[in-house]
Amino acid sequence: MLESEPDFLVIGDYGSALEIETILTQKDADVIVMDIDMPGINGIEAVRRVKEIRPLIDIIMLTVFEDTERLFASFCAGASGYLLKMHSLAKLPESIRDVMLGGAPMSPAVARKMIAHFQQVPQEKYGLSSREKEILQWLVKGYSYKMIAGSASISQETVKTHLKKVYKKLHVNCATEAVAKVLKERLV
Amino acid sequence: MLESEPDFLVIGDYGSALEIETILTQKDADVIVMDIDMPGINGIEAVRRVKEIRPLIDIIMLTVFEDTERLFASFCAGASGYLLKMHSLAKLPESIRDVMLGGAPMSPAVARKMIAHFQQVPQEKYGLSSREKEILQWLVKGYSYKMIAGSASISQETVKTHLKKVYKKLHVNCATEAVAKVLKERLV
DNA sequence: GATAAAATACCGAGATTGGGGGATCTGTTA
DNA sequence: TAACAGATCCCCCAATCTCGGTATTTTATC
Repeated sequence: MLESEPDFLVIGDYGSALEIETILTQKDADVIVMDIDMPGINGIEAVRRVKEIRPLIDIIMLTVFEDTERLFASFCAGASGYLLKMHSLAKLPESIRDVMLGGAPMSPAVARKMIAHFQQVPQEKYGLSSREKEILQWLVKGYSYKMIAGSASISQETVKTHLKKVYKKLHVNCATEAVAKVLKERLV
Repeated sequence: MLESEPDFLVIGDYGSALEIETILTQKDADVIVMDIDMPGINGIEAVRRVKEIRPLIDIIMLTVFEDTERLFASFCAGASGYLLKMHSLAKLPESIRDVMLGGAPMSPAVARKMIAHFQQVPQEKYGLSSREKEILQWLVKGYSYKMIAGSASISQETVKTHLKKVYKKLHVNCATEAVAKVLKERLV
């Protein structure tokens, strides 16, 4: 399909990424279209290796997988696009042109998952009171109990009481663990 | 431009979002195209209000701003697309159809910024040694000095020494602050 | 082989934190 | 009115952390 496009030059086509390092020493490309499910090493690891050697090559994933794990792993590894075989195969030529112009072609469902990642609302599952969340925010900023007491205009003892309850509710037993949980789970 | 599309029905066109709540009680839409720079309240706040009342309406930002702050703020507020006026105005009709099919239309540069957010490599700017980063990872997991000492098979005193240096390098003065910094800046 | 950097370990003092109680006050709600 | 949750404060005390030193051993590098 790509060979029929007048502005493309297809310089290779491989069933696995095992030889990727060797191939890159012999040939050069502007864009690589990468599958994920391949024998030997998977496409995500292959992306990592390509970007290690040739950071300027743009890589578009073309796969059947649409789970968030592989999606995010691909982008973390250095992919610049992510297309689902079933829906976006027909748009591959257009997507290749897009990526060369500095874009990041994505299937509609993929793009939605990307933005959904930002729309995660602060969870309520631990039943923290509003005051407790307030105290917790100061803790996340690195405030000591004393500084929190000052900021909240309450005694240091009250800060302790609040945080004791917070730790119980979050099932943690120290400040660092609480801060880590808050930041990882976007609690505040 | 949109009115000339046979499959669209333009039901309104406003210079500000001040009356957005009132408008939503009188009219219903599938898609809203939203500017950011408006008198009264800005488009990002307007997105929040629309999604509050009508979560199912898809909102596409159409703006001249391409800074990451407003970009991410828009998606966090609930936008489903982000187009830059200069480059993607011509694609607006196509983007509206895209968003109604469950997509998330983005200008090329915008999409790249989205994925760049995932590709941030662990920073090296603080000059932490590899051992120090290792200790720090355990701290982020909520380990106490004693537990870290056990995991790393070194004495608790050495853990203290390492973390003293880490705090100096990160310009923080307690564990919670260090953990917060690590997680926010993706240091490990 | 010299040098520097990193990793290891120790001492000590003072501050902070974490967990166990209990108590008062203020709303809200049944 | 009684019951209850939330916010406030207090005491005690053990454990932990933070910071100031110093010192030895490994490892890397020139």
